[in-house]
Amino acid sequence: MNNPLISKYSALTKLTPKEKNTLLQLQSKREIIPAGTEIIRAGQNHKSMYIIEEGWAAHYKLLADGRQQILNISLPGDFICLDATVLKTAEHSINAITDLVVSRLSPEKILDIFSHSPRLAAILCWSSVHDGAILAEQIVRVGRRNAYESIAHLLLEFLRRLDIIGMTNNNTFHFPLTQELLADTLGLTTVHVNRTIRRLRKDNLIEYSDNKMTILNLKKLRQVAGFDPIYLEQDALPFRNRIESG
Amino acid sequence: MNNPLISKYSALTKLTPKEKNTLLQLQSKREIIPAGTEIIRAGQNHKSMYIIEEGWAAHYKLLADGRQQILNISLPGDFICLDATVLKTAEHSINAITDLVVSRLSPEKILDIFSHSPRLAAILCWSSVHDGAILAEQIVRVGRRNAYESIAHLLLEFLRRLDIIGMTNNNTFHFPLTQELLADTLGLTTVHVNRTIRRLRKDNLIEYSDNKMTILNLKKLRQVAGFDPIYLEQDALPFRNRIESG
DNA sequence: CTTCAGCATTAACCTATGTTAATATTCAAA
DNA sequence: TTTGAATATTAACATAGGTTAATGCTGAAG
Repeated sequence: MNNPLISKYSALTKLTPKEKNTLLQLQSKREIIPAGTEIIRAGQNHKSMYIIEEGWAAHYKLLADGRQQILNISLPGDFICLDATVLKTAEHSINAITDLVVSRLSPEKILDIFSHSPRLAAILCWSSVHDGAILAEQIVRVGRRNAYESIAHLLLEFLRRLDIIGMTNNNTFHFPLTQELLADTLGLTTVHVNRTIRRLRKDNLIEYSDNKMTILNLKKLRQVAGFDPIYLEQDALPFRNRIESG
Repeated sequence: MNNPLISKYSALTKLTPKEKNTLLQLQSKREIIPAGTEIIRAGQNHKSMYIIEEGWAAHYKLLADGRQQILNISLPGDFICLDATVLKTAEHSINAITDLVVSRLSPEKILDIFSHSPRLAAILCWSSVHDGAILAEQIVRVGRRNAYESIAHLLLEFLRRLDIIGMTNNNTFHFPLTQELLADTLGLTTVHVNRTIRRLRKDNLIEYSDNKMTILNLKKLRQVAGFDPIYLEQDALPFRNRIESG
């Protein structure tokens, strides 16, 4: 199966053909969003929810003086704006880092899932909780890791997330973030990101050019990052039977 | 109404007497958890979910070398471990900062709500999304604000959250965090927290001693923090009618 | 083939925050 | 009353990371 959404959730639980079908139907009509598009701006009313089919998108907040902090980066197979289900307005902005292919979801479809497929509903809830786990790890990265550790950690997070959707190859992956976006993700400056990447290169931990990132020494990189992938691992849904029968 | 949970959700939507009753029943049996207790440790299987009735609790992660990062602090009226609904194990640890009074919730009760009261279910989902919004703002605080701004911002967050549950009085509130916990929340050292609090005091922005915190100049403090409370404001649930009738 | 914009790289210098360590203060336990 | 643990305060010094600014590289637009 070559669909990132289905790859992601198949790792979480065995999907029935009917469930797979429902998920595929959510993705039947696709749209292109060009790189640089602001998908939603903080404070605006939510319009749509999306599944990202291709490309990377940044969730971020702006401060009054122009400082920018990226909260999380969405990859193929991720839902975005799922919180439109319970919030009228967006809490933060989202920007297309690359050209995107997305499926737009109407609120009705999501509500349908909630009323007709308790297991898929649980999966949507899991998605939202999982996003929270990624935010939590981002707080640790920014709050308690130094630049070297924190870049290493973020790269390992991307490696794992891309792995789950089949988008890595021998620890190599397409990496469209500029050093400026990396800086805005990790609360650093571009100059310092550059210095630190140079050091990771010199230490033979990564290879990076032309938007191609290779982890050269996974074990060592994990060590320096203090990376424990557990927060990304698919943790079987509890109460599954109960929800199924309910 | 003197119940923090009900205060919180009444600000979000008008609760029917029946809904209030259901929420009150969740809180009928109370337990005490002494300060310092580790309620759940990251990686352990979830045991229970709770509503905090009294006291403060810290969600945190530990690094291998002992560095500690607090992710969020739960106050009265907050659910904790709600993610046990979809995750088998805990993603982070939770510790009782003060003595706590909690109501323990069985998973069954939560599932009951999901099957019998769509509006309360939506409120639970809102809770989880709201927690995410607080985490997001924490990322900005730690990533892109300096110590002075960031302490100011955190204090304003507490002020607002405590306000909603009726636990402030003329911009004064009980503040049980030590400077060490503040440091672990904001990714700083105790020494620097102390320096910075001293400066906030000298600038006549706050008064702080004996676990009593007073915001002396709300307007100025908001300015220096760049505090926009919108992420804490109760944003009416959309699709309410549809969910009600569904 | 130019030109220009966006990005990466580098250097020199600066500062917010960390480190270490000593000294209060408070308050509960003995 | 003394003692000791936890917390707050302070000072002297060190450094990770910020700032400013210049240079080079690359690839798309003309």
